Parts: sequence; C-alpha cells; structure tokens
Amino acid sequence: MITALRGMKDILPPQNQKFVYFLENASAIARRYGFEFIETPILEETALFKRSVGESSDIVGKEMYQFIDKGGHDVCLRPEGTAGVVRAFIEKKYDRQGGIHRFFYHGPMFRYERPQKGRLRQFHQFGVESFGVSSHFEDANIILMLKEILDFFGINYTLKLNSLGCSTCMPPYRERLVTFLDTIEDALCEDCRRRKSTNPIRVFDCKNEKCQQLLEPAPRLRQNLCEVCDTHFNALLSLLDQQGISYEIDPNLVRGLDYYNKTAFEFVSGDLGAQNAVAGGGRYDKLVSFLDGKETPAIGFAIGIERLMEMIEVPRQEREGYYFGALCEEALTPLFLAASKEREHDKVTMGYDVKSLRAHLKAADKAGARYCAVIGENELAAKKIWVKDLEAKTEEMREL
RNA sequence: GUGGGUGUAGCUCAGCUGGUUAGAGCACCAGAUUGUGGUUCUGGGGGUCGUGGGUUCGAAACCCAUCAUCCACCCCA
Repeated sequence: MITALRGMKDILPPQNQKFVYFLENASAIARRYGFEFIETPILEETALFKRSVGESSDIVGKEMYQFIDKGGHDVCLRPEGTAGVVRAFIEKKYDRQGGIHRFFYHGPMFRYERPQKGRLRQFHQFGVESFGVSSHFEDANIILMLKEILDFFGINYTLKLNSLGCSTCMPPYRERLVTFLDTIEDALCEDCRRRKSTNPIRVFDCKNEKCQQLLEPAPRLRQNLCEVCDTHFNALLSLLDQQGISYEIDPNLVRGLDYYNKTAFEFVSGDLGAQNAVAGGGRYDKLVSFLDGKETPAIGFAIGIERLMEMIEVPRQEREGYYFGALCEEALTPLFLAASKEREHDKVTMGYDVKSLRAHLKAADKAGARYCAVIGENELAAKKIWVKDLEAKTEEMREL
C-alpha cells in the first residue's frame, strides 16, 4: 500500500469543514482590513529563501525541501510565505510604484523536520503582508486583525510582544551581548554555547536554570534600542493599551527568521503541546531592499492553520437539501430526472438502488438531508413525488 | 539528527504468567410479516495480529532487526 509521506496529511472529513470554515472567515476579516488575495508559486528558486529567511536560520540550514530540477535549477518548496510575496511584489514593481499594498494568502508550506504535535512537514498557513507603511499604527492594525481572527474562532491565547531593534541598534547590541557571553562561556550549557554563534539572543530562552542565573547581569535589548525603535515600540504599546488589548512583553521573543526588525509578536496557546505558537509575525522593513527592491517598510503575520484547527469548533451542521430514493425499478429514471431538476437550486443526493421506504428514510437521515423524496408505484401512477420533511416530520405529495 | 512510547477489524481497544476456531464496543450492510428515519432487537461481512527473522511441541504474547506512527529535544506556524 502506498501511503502519504511522513509528516503530510490528507484533509478529509470532518476536518475539511474546519479548514474551509477557517479560510472563509479569516479571508473575510482580512478583506475588511483592506487586504487583497494573492497567490504565489509553491516552488521558488532556492536563493530566494537563502537571502530572505537567512542562511543562519534552521529553516534554511536543515529544513528545506530543496532539489535540482530537470533544467538544472536549484529550487525549493517554500518553507514560509513571506519571501514569495515579497518576490512577487518586487517583480511586479510595486516597490517603484510606491503607495500602500496589502495582501493575504494561504496555502501549503514545507519544512523537512521530524513531525510531532502541531508540526508537520507539509502544513498550511494563512498570512498577510502589508507594504509601504512604516507607522506604528499599521503594527497595531495588523495585531488587531490577527486578534480579531483568533477571537472569531474562540481561541485562547496570550499575545507576546518584543522589539528586535533595527540595523542601527541591533548589531551593536548583539556584539555587546556576545562580548558578555564570552565572559561566561565556560559555565554555559552546550546549547547556549552553540546559540552564542548562531543566534545569541536565544540564550535568554534557555530552560537551564544555571544559564538563567548566569544571564542575570546580561545586557537587555529593550534598554539598548535606538531612539527611533524605542519611540516606535512605546507608541505601539500605548495604542494597544488604549484598545484594551492585553499583552506580555517577552524580551526573549526572537522570531526565527532573519528578516525581522522592530516589532515582533507571537500568539501562543496553552493547549497545543510543545509547539505553542498559533501565529507569529513582525515588521521587516529591510527585506524588500535585501531582495533588490526599493526600500519599502513592511509588516506581516502568519497563522498555522493546523495548529489553529486543533482548537476550533465548527458550528453544528443543519440538515440540508434532498435525498431521492426509488421504491421500484420503473421509478429510477423519472426519479433521476426529478433529482437533476431539483439540483438546479438545492443540494441533492440520490440512492440508485431500489429499497424499502424505511431503508430510504434511513439513508436520507444518514446523508444529513432535510427532505426525503420518494417515488414508488403509487406516485408513478399519480405522476407525483412523495416528500417528507425529516425535521418537521411532515409529508406531502408534489407534482412531478 | 537524538531520546522515549505505541503498532491486533474501517475506528477505539481487550486478549491473564506463551496453549489450539483471535474478541468487544462503535461503524458498515441486511432484516424485525411486506410504504415511514434518528432509539431498540436480530443476523451478516470484514483481521497476512506492521514486516522479516529467531526461541519453542506451540507465539498476537518472549528476543532481535526493520518500517510506520505518536510524543519530546532542537527549532518554528
């Protein structure tokens, strides 16, 4: 038997209902915020992700579905959505055109990892990207939209916020931190020593108590932000306060992708196991220019659809449409014609086997139909069709 | 890549310290005096016990390997 690849899932009933339910409502909310649908290819040149996500990240370092295609091109299944959207944005010369452009997208992403709860090799994201606005108002707007989406589906979450600084304040801070880490390196755990060179800020995330103690006197980013970043961050917090949005400032929140600057945020939930991030995002003002576009401020987020679906309850389905059944052989053809006609304006399924009325009613019930329509010898003679409303338990004869 | 758990019917599982025809519930199909559903009752179909080897008179049970899956680390949505 051929089975789906490791970490790749089919989306079958009843999960498929949640999937569609989520997509429809999240899209509707994004449109209300002025975002337009965009679809970009799943396969892109590998270089796109190396330059945007960053060579140092785990995503690029060890999680990419990368291969050489038949034309000898180095290509890659997208591990995330932002890079492709930014590439399209630049390729279409929106950066030259200027102005504000807001997009939302959804689709499969691929990362070659060991699957576990809330983590798949092929998973789906719903994301938005906003280009051309540097104001903190857009940061707040994006966070508000994400919160609205999560609230719509009744998700329990905590909003975590941080500022990652910018090219003015981050590099010097990073150096200062590394210098500090050098002084305590020997006492740090193995992981932290590795982090020092790959992603130093991560050390604050270490679960080792000894490391946490050693890090007490370490310099913190919040105190080392440049004036521009500090002002931006404080303005955003103030706006969120005025909107009554509660949040937690998490100085250890480091988005895993290299392109983020200033605002970074994450919505985490308790009932997801170890992979507790439902959605994450942030500002990436330098990415467009990194990818050879004209410098354009931008911010976005992505929601992990499978993770979110773990927590969504779909409203119970109402009975809907018709089930058509025949009580005798001669009724099958007229029944088929009647069913086709009814289908012009209603959901219709039909049983092709001749069965007892009782069996047909059972079948209609199982199909979740509102009405059971049956033709037997009596109906055939009178050129009528018998219809029962399974909910109201009423029945009537209708003209064929 | 590393560590741990689990693989018996479509699903959830039972199967005592190895003992002969491998079970239950749910689901599915068919019936319950012949044209009235969801409940109930009766019957039925369906299993290479993940796979390969080994121990044994005898293995679903024990051992080894392998594959799959789940959870965790790492990291992230």
